[in-house]
Amino acid sequence: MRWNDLSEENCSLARSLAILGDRWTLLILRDAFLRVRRFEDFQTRLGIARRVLTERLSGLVEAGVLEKVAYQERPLRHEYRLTKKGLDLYPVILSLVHWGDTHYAGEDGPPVLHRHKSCGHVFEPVLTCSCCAEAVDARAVEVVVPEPGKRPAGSN
Amino acid sequence: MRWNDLSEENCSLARSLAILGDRWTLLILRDAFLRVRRFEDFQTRLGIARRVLTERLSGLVEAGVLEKVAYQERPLRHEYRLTKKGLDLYPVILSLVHWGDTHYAGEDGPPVLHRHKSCGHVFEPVLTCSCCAEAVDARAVEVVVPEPGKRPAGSN
DNA sequence: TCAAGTCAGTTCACTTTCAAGACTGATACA
DNA sequence: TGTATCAGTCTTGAAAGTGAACTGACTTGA
Repeated sequence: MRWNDLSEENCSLARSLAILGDRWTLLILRDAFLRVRRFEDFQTRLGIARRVLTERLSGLVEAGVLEKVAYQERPLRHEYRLTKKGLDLYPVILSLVHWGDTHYAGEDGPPVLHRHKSCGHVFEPVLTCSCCAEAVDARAVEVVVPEPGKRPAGSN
Repeated sequence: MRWNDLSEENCSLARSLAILGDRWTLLILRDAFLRVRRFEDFQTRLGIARRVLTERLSGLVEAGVLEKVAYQERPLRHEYRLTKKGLDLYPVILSLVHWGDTHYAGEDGPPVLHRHKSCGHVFEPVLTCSCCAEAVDARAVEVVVPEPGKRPAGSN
């Protein structure tokens, strides 16, 4: 299968990965969540080849994950900011970070901690059910293929 | 930066991506969560090049995400199963699926729904704070670099 | 006014990885 | 004996990535 065919698969994971599933994109987005916004800053922080960075950034803009905003004229310069769609990726990033923390943290614990501003505490992300608020894991979930005509607009 | 240097970065996301961050691995794991276990089944379902599949599966085994278990002798045949470490990736997969559902579902809604067995309802995954159980998003979180000596064993 | 610096790319010459399909070897089944 | 299954390996051309130098539109400082 070619990579570009992935976005045509009828699978939400495949469609997400068509945008995010290469070696650099999620690292770029990690930095974007850390408020990195400029080409040169991404490049120095990541050590990514400039051509690849150009391609990834414009791919993300095209996908609506980042937007290119002029921050000065003369010379015209742009920066890349997360859109709403990009901000929606936070659970993905945080889950990945948490998995890394759990399985690869050394003796001194994870490299960074996350503090929840509204309650003030350092926390770990927990994935829960929107319906009963319990934590969910793989074994607690069943996949349901919806009937074609029936739109699950209200979600339950 | 070379790809192999990534696992030496002091960043949990980079370390996670050193294992998961290529074009195929998360798709392989999606199928693993759908109880696909055999080489031939992965290959047919994904349309992945056989050599790449071989490499990815053995990489995942080496990383401890999958384990290779003999399911018959004569001829000796193995299957690949998610380990605990692999099952821990469920939030990552589910978050990616949910992002795809949110932004790429067509008129008929997302291609599959998820039912929480214990409450019986179709649900959406919500990332919450382990401390106050509120939903968290990017703006509600502050990154804290822990002091070197101080181990955050108790987590808050 | 001239040199140096900044920023956001582009170009080029390579190296690495991937895709597609044929092939292999152990065994079962008819 | 011939075909099928399974889990790979091998080969070859195509695609993507790497690193370093280069470009162009400015700004800054001497």
